[in-house]
Amino acid sequence: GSVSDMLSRPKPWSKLTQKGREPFIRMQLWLNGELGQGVLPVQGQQQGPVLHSVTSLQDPLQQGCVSSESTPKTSASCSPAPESPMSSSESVKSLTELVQQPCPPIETSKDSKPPEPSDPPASDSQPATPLPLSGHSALSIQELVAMSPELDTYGITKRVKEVLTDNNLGQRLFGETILGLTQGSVSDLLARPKPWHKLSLKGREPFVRMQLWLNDPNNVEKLMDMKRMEKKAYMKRRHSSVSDSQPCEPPSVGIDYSQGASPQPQHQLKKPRVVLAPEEKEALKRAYQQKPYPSPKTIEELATQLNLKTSTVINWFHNYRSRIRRELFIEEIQAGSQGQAGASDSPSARSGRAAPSSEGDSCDGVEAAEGPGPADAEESGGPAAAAKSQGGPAEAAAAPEEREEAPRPAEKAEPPPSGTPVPDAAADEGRPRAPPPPPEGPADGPGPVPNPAAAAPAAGEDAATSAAPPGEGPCRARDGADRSSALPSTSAPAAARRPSSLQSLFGLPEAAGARDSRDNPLRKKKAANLNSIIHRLEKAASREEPIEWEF
DNA sequence: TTGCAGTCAATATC
DNA sequence: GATATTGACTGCAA
Repeated sequence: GSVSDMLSRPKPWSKLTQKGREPFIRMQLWLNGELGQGVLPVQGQQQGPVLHSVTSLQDPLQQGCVSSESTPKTSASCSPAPESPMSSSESVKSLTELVQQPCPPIETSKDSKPPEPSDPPASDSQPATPLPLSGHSALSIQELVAMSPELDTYGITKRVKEVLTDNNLGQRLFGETILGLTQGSVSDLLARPKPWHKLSLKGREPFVRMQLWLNDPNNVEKLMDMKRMEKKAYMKRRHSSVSDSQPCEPPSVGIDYSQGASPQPQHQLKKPRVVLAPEEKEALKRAYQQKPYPSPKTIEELATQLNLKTSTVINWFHNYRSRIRRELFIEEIQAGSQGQAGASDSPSARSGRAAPSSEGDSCDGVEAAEGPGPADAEESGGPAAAAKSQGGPAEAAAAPEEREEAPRPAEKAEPPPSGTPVPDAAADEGRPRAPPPPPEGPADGPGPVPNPAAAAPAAGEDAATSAAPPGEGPCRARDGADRSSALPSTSAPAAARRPSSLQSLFGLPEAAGARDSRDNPLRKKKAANLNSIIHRLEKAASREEPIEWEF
């Protein structure tokens, strides 16, 4: 019964849960002949069989290609892996191809919308599933992601950007074709990559895809082809639509609203996008400075005063926090890669966002103390802002509150921009509960960092390690980082951790590269910062461990 | 519940 | 037209 139902009314991939996808993955594998042998235990240990079949894909990859270069072109020259069912290069290729495959479908689907009657309504809900991932490819990629060694996200994006610009390829095309992401996401990803160790499995996927793409010798060509095809299709459409009465839009919509709804429901359904006025943003930023994690009450007040929906305020805080976090990472990277020029805060980076200041609060506190606190002061944001702020409506609202909540473990957070005497000293207390861990991110810094794994020798239970991140409290991570800093580069250990093959597969060279930034002053400052925080935390936990921090 | 990661998609900007 | 920004949404984890 289930099968019948599934076959006749499949749900779109994007709407399936992990579990719900399983049958499709199985089907896909079966279609590929990869599940040919063996009987699958019905339900039971759901993953058993699948994992098996999947692992079969891993092997080849593990052997990885022996490309010496990370350079797209060269890397492609993987040596065929002998015994595996599929040579590594093949697997890689097939993977990249798989990833790219989807495009055509997308194209066609776009063009030939009408002619999809065959599709049952269900699948229709996601017209032209742009998701380039078929069960199979997705699975493979996921596997790859899971096995992937630490990648230098910054380096990868940098190269991708180069290749794209050099070849005049757009983000949209690249995103939709190679990554299965929209232009905006691609732009964001390329401009502000997060460090590998801070990415979830899902978040790593695009980077793995990018790496694979870079490794594909025909990457550019393929994209170019796609571009051409797209253009052709576009022209075709154009022609036809011009000559014909109307475009093909209406049809699909019509069907949905067939049930007596008014003619133009489609548009009505869309909520207009909220655009915050500069003053509103300012106010929110000021509020953020005082309390990155405002209480519901504060949010309410802010919303009221700014005449916004509370959800908008909430969203704003969420977005702001996470974006700032990334911003910091970039700065780090840049500062590190550039001549560490002392506390050179990459002005550029900081430029527009208030972020860091508060953001970094937690950490910057110390940092500021020692150095160019300016970082915080920076733009409007910093204390400065706070200072001047005085007037903002938000201000008013937030301030008081702070005090109330103050009773938190003011401890760690302490961040108040330390040195920088901030007017809202009091407020600071109210600060972040868990100090926005974000800022610290830096500790781990750029690039592939020393992740705990590093510390853990070869044993490299990578898997474990990789999984670690989540658990790794901020401290944890830091911890690792720091230590590693004491030790030499993590790269070495890292390498050891994983089958070298894999590393080459992903073009590790650079991955290792970015690490040196470790010595940069800025990093040290942050480290020191973290150190103190950690120390306090440890104390708090009455777990006095004589850890020797070397900063 | 709350916070976050990852995205989408509408807009803004270049 | 391409790219950047950003409010909102989804899913997950603690």
